[in-house]
Amino acid sequence: MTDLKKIEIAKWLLDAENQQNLPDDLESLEKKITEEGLDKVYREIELPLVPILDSMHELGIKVDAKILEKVAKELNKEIATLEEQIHKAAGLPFNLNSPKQLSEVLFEKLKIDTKGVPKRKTGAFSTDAETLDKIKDRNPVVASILKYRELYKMKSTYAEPLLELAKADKESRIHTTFLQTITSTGRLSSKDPNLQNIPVLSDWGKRVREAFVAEKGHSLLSLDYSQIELRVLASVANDEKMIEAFRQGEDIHRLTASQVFNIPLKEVTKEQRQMAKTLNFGVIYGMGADGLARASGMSREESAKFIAEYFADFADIKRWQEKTINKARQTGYVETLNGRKRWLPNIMAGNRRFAAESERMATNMPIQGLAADIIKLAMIRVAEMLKKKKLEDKVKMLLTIHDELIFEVTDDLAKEAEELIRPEMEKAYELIVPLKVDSAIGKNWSEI
DNA sequence: GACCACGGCCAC
DNA sequence: AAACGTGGCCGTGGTC
Repeated sequence: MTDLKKIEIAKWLLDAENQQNLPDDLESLEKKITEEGLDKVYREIELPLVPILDSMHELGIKVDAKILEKVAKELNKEIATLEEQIHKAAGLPFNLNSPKQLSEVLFEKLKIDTKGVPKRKTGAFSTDAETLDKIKDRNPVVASILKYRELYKMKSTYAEPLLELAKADKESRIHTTFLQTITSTGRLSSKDPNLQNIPVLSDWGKRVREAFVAEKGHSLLSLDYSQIELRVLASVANDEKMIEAFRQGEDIHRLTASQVFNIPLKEVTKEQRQMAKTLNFGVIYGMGADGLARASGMSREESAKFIAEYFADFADIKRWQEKTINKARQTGYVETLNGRKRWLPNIMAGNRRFAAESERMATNMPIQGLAADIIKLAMIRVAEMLKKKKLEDKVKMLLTIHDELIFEVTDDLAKEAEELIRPEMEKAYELIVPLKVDSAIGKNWSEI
């Protein structure tokens, strides 16, 4: 490995946001790494990860260009129809991809009621999906615009660019670059192309996923950590109730619902569980009453009540968040259990918005960051295990997507690989609660 | 041609 | 206005 790479990693670990006061030579940087308690993260996580990410880039993932061609063609046809229909409704042709022009058409030309429609900082009325969804009963053209946006996103961001990349590669494989020194929490990122945001929810998204396939005679194997961030939260906050739930293998969102609604577990409805799920994620992100109201459709007041109820039920989480924010105020940084740090220069800002923003970063980073540490440790363990068992030629790590690893594996070894990799992932880090890994085998990415 | 801010939207 | 954390990519509209 080059010194340059080590220098880049060391600087990132020492101060991802503000690198100007750092030395430039590796020796001084490594001395600082030791002084700052970053040896474990540097030597046991980031450095061993480098060759693994290199080989993932080198190998790439196979794409069936024929599928993408078909998807792109169908998208183009539907997009053309929608565009024509929308221009007719508007009474004039305009650039549908310009939010500025679209806003003028909707709210000036067609005079759609702007009640409850927020303004952007440029002064134009918002045309984002959330807004359009709220006003779609005010004019039938709005639903068509939403559809157009969905399809155009699939075409312009996924189907066509991925097709071009596949065609440019002899073996029709796409080689993303995993970036190791970008994020402020310790996560990896992926670019050119980003393979960590391939669509999954929509029907068109599923068709894009179908184009990512295993090589002939191979299968794709996916293993993902179940609710890793909530497990990390329960563990670092040492919350007895949540810990017990994970130990018992309970449905954590159902438990949360039974707690905040004060009802027995078995009486929790689907809607109550969904609300609790929103609440659980919201807590990880530092969501306030406004955010919960927005996400759940409840009133601000009702949302505030549920958040208060949540923190009364899971008091250790509240205490941990307060402790973490206080630490940030006193030291200027927060850290994961492994010592990975994030500096928060605005934590004491007089401006409440900036300070509050830093407080959310403070309570999120130790959770997101430890989850990132865990999957990185798992990648290293798995790579070592495969090497030891001489399986490197038959089981190949292709992608890492925050809580998920995807492998390409010879068909005869798929089941065996699944059961070899799972325990490596589950043992990668010892939390107070068990780590659980779900898995699937398939011929393309939509099947796993 | 490169870069930028912005609005928008995909993933975990 | 913004409101919920971490990213990357798209097209527009504009500048250099």
